[in-house]
Parts: sequence; C-alpha cells; structure tokens
Amino acid sequence: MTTKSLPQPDREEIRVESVLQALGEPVRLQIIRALADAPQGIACGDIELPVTASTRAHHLRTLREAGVLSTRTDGTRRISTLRREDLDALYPGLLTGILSAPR
Amino acid sequence: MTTKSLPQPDREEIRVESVLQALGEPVRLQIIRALADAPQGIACGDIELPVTASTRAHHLRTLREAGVLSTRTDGTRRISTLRREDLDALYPGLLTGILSAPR
DNA sequence: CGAATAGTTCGATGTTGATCGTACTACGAT
DNA sequence: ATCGTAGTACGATCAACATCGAACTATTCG
Repeated sequence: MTTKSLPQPDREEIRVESVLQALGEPVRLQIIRALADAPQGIACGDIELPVTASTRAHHLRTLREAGVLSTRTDGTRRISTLRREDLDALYPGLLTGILSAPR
Repeated sequence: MTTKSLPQPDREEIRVESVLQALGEPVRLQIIRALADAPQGIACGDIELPVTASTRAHHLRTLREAGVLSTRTDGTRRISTLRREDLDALYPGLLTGILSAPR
C-alpha cells in the first residue's frame, strides 16, 4: 500500500479567482461540504453526487487545480481532503463564511 | 434629483452559489474591490475596467442579481454599493477573506 | 426644444465549461 | 494471469456566459 499525492498548486500559487470560480458550482460546493464534514479525508466515490463518475472526476480535478483540495492515492482509491490550512491562511474567514451558509 | 433603487434579491433570497459564481470572474472581482474602497458608493463609469460599457453593465447586473451589490439611480448616474451588511450577516468572514487576498 | 451624457438592452459571436459514454490505467484479490 | 473495482482521460455535445457594437432610454444642460 503506497500513498502518492497528485499535483496541485503551492499555497503561494493559489489565486482567489480560481478558488471562487471553483466553489461557485453547485456540485463542487456539495463536494466541499462533504469534505468539510470529513477532516480525515474521503474517497471520491463515497460522496453522493447527482453526476456520473467521469463528471465527478472532472470536478475533483478542477477543485484540486484551483488549490481547494488535496488528493492522495491509497490503493485503488483517491482520498481527498480540504486544504483548510492553506485557504485559511490565504483568505481568513472565506471557508467558514461559505460553510456557514444555509444548505 | 430623485433616487430610485434597482430590483435586487432580499437578504434571505441570496444564494451562496450565485454569490460565489458572481465573484469568481476577474472583472467582477475588480468591481468588488473598487466598491470595497468606496463605502459611500461609486458610479459605474468611474470604475476602471478593461471592457466596454455594455459588458460593464452586464457584470453589474450579474452582481446585483446575485445580491452582492446595490444600485440606485442618481440623475443619469448609477451608484453602486457593496451589500456588506447582508453578506456579512449571511456569510461572516467571506467578504473579508476575499478582500484580504493579494491582488 | 435639441444636444450631450450615462447607462441599459438586444442580438450576434466566440469561448468556456458541464455532462456523458467509452476506453483506458492502476491496484487488489482469487 | 485474470477478473473486478476505483478512478482517470478523451472526444463529443450542448448549454451557459463574456464580449462587442448598435440602438435605445433617461436625465441634465443650454
């Protein structure tokens, strides 16, 4: 069992436009909320979503490339976690504000 | 000199997806930053933007309909202000987090 | 009134992006 | 080695949207 991380921007490369654009999509917001409830990370497939697997992969890639989440490989599974520390450092309050919104 | 406000969603009608999507566009983010620096409001045309007047109007409408800003008519001018109170109440920290981002 | 100014609306165009199915890769188990 | 599972990559399609120019509205000024 190995563990490898997928490419993602460094903290200083994260741009607020990309983060906001990434978060401004209903399915992706749903993903973020699921991740926020699972600080230890969650397998992509375990998130209930109204889209097919390939669309799900597309959204996860978008979020990862924007710097919103981190993905590591664990066997055949991909475990994603929110990059809470980086986001809080860059945009203090942003994540909390978004997550406090009524669902 | 009359003053009339343009239609906009009530606070409880504002949806976080719309807000994020509205903010996730470079030109619109530029507008928001200008508004944040002008609490008393600013005329649309006085914001320096790399787009034509009609595109500017389009973005201002998007932001207004998302609930991000308020526009009132003042003579031939349209004065826009950030709906900071509403946004802070709905998503505490969100606006601050966004505005604290490096330009 | 007519002209100038500030801004919007409309229609067209090009680009971006969300979605899907299919084919593919990687890993684990039998 | 073969099979099943988890997920990604690719190509196509369709909808959403950013942009522009031109025509329009509304207000102020002369």
